[in-house]
Amino acid sequence: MLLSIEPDGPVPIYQQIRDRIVEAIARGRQPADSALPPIRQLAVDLGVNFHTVNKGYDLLRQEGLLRLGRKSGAVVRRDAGSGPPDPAWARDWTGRLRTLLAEAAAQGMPAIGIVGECEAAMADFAFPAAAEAWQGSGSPP
Amino acid sequence: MLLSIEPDGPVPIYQQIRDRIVEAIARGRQPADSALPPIRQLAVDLGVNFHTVNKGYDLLRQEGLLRLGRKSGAVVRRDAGSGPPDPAWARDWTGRLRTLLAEAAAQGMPAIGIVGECEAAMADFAFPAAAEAWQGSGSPP
DNA sequence: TACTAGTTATATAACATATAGAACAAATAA
DNA sequence: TTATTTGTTCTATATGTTATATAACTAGTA
Repeated sequence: MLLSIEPDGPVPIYQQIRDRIVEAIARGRQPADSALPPIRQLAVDLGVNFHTVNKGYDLLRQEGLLRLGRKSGAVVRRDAGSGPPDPAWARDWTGRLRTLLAEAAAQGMPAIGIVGECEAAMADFAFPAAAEAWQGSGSPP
Repeated sequence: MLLSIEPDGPVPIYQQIRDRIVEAIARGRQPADSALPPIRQLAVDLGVNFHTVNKGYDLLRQEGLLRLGRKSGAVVRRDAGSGPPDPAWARDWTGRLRTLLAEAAAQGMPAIGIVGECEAAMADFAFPAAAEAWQGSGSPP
């Protein structure tokens, strides 16, 4: 099972597909240059229309995370070791982060709890071992 | 100017209204029991229909952050010092946080940078001074 | 009473979501 | 070359969301 979705949830299916793949990339389960299932096959696996999967893949392509080719299929284009993010993207992301953290603060979650959840989430992610990973061309020895 | 919105942005107006108010609560600029502008007045100030503002206020009411009364108007119901959040809400929030942080990791933002942005965002928030604030009934002396 | 402010209802237009069918284009394999 | 695989594009339909608009109603308050 590559990923599971909630067909009747409040979040659109194509968005769930996009979210699960983003998480798989962050966790190192789908590193750069690894292949994802073809659109039609994933659609069959999930029991949804192939246009829905296509929309999720297309979103990831717009975000720069996926490369889509005719016969090559869907291939991961970036991961945690592929270099620094786009500045414009970073600004947008920071805004979304602030709104999400503000929601927790307003709901009464203590500062310790918020930072703790952030660190707990990142414990599942696969970051490059060295901070100098971006200076070179590949992964450190 | 209480809050500003982007009418032509990708995020719905009612959602922007909700987000800005959540941030104002988290920053202590709209503490518990403080009043918000009446629906119709805020609608005029923002240049939108009053149903749009009503939808944003109603969202905040569903989230437990606002109390809406006939003559009393819209009043903030919770803030950072009003007690711990609902467990079901916390589970949902954690899931959304993990997706957002995964996006940053996948885009190549380093772990240090992600934690740094979290801490920078929270520096703007107004948390209760003491960890025991929830034990008592009001704010600490 | 009159005023204020939230609530509810209906209607409309534009856009988003999901499904469906069909056809097209390019890269690869036999 | 031919066949297959896979993404791409197009049209169409049904349903849900967003925003605006108008109107009327309800409950507090002065």
